[in-house]
Amino acid sequence: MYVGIVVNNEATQVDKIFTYEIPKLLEEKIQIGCRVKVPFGFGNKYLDGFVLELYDIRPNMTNIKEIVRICDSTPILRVEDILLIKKMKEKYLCTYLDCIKTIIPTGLLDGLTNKTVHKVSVIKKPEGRYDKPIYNSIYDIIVDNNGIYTSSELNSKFCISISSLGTLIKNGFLSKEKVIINRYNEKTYDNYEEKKLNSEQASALDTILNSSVKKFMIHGITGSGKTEIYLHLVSEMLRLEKGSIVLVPEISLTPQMVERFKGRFGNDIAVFHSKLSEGERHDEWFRVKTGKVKVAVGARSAIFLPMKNLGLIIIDEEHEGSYKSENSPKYNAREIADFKQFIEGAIVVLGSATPSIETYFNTIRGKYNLISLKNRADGAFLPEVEIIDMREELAEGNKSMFSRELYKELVECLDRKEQAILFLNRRGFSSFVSCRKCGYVFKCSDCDISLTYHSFDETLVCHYCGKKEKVSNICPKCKSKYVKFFGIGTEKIEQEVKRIFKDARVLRMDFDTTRKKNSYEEIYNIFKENRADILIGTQMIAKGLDFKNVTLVGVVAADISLNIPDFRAGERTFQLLTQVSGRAGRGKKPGKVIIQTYNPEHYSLRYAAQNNYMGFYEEDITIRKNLNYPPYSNILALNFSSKNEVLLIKTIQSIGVELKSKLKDSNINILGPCPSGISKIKEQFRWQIVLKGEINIDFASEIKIFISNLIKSVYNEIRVSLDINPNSLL
DNA sequence: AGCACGCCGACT
DNA sequence: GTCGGCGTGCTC
Repeated sequence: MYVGIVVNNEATQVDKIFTYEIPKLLEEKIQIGCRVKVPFGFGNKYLDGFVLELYDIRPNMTNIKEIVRICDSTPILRVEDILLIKKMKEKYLCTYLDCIKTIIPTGLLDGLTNKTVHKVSVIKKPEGRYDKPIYNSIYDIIVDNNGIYTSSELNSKFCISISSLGTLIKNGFLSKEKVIINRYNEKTYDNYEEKKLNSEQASALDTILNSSVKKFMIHGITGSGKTEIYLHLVSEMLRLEKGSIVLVPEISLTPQMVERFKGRFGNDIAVFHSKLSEGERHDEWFRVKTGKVKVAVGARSAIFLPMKNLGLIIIDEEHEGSYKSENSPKYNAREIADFKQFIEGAIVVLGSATPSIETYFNTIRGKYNLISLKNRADGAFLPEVEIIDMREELAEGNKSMFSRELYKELVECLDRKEQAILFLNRRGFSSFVSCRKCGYVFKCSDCDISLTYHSFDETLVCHYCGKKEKVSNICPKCKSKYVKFFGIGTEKIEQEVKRIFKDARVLRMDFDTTRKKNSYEEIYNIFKENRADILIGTQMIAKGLDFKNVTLVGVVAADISLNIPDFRAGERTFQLLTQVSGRAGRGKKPGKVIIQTYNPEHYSLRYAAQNNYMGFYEEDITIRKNLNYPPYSNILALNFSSKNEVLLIKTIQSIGVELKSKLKDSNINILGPCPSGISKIKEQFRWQIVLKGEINIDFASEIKIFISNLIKSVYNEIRVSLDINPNSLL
């Protein structure tokens, strides 16, 4: 017998299936998906290999080596996983090994296994010469704590001598048994009562469970009770003895979500996210793999959990950027869900209040079955949203970061002893230039993308096409001199709030204050228990959080996300504003949302204020069509990085020329070469070339080969990575 | 990625 | 005549 295996070696040159022979002795045991040890290369160094294929007849080749041994008692990859790996390799232009390492806990390859301890339990009462008070008293203690403690625990808890224990074990009165320790969190939660579904929710549930199609998009306004539908779907799957995978964005994998699922289904669900240790990750994976749990809740990577008899995949907040991986394989969990639906036949349910433009486009074209939820589940009203024109505030002499209206509402909110959220929709860097008087923003005429300010040479640069302009001090539209670049942070708001509202208890939640493992939960609990009045934060407070006493939400500067140099800036802003608005008035009290901006006419703000998704979609999709952005085209980003800036620029310029001549007769647009939005990360300079047009897998793969041939001579100095339809081009 | 092979200049 | 520089090519 022969097998096709992939070896655990990162080099792209050995990213292929190698044929090995199975020794007669192992023929019975070998299975597809097994991890094996094989001799590899000239030195016959032993490497891990993964069996992806089995062959009965000897392939036509010489020099076939034999595998040495099989590593695990059961295969670590299932047949379904291998189909998925092959599909991913093709789609994401990555190596087999990248895929394998993404779908199994990598600790497994470093020899990580279940953690075990030896616990002491009773066999029989001491007799003969061991029937003595000292042994009998030890025996009695063990009877009361049968199989609970290890020898050393018994020693420290009950002062039992280790040597006496040893004697009893040696003579067959007690035994030591190997017990697997669970490294996952076993904290128990209060029961989360099943809620009765309203008619809209009930009909959604019925449609999903009883139609012949298998893919659904639930478009439900914030507070329409999507989570309760998810919980009911999972219950139904449990009744049918099928498994469920529930994905939530990393950022909203809040204690609250876990609380609801564990509160409803108990500890028999796996929780999977990026902050788990290798050990915890392994144990949760193992519980799924062995069928001990039938429900998994987790962030992006949980999509790969090897659930037995998978019946349901839920992707909540489907539009979230965190479903796309930034590392190779650069997959999107939505696409993996599609593959899994094809391979394992599960129902796929996407849910969002603000579906991504791509998904809604696909829904309209019939790829997903649309389910709309138009009412808030608890009958609460959507908050009143008001857009404040900061240009007017300036004209009337208010130069502070708070408009008079927001100030007034904050005062009243504090008086009523209710809570407020101040939201800053900042995403990483953004340094656009705008006019404070009329709201004009400097944009690229070709790409409709905000130009980025570069202070060292005082220029404005387009990150898509590389076009440069000298910065002007006078606004081209209103000729005023209030041209400034925009910069504001959460700390600055915090200072300002503390200065103005001296008695208010202020909390800040952003990347800096949530770095420690449980800090998120701490801040969340302080605010939930009403021990703070104002919560200031970035997008991490925009979603999922359910605080009944919040009646005011202030968006301090909507312009920040509106002017990120990305064609999705409008979409992101609409999503963020809709979500953050949903934080207000979730209890019985009515809520109010105030959005401050220098650009009140912008369609993203207008439609967000009206809570009009369809209006927004129509306008945004028209822009996409006119400028040929996805979903009307695909984008292939070629990212180059190197420590050697001179070499990088020289190389990428010549690659640009080669690509232009190669693609001159096609209808593919070439943008760049130009420096990436973040032009230097960890000593590495970054440049990119962006291709836009009808790009399919074959074309992307052809480009990949073309580029790797061009950089062959400098391959150890310049790294290239390809990303199809990246989240952003920063 | 490693590792071996191979072809060229410097050295005991 | 041989030691070692690294450019090239292969790994079942």
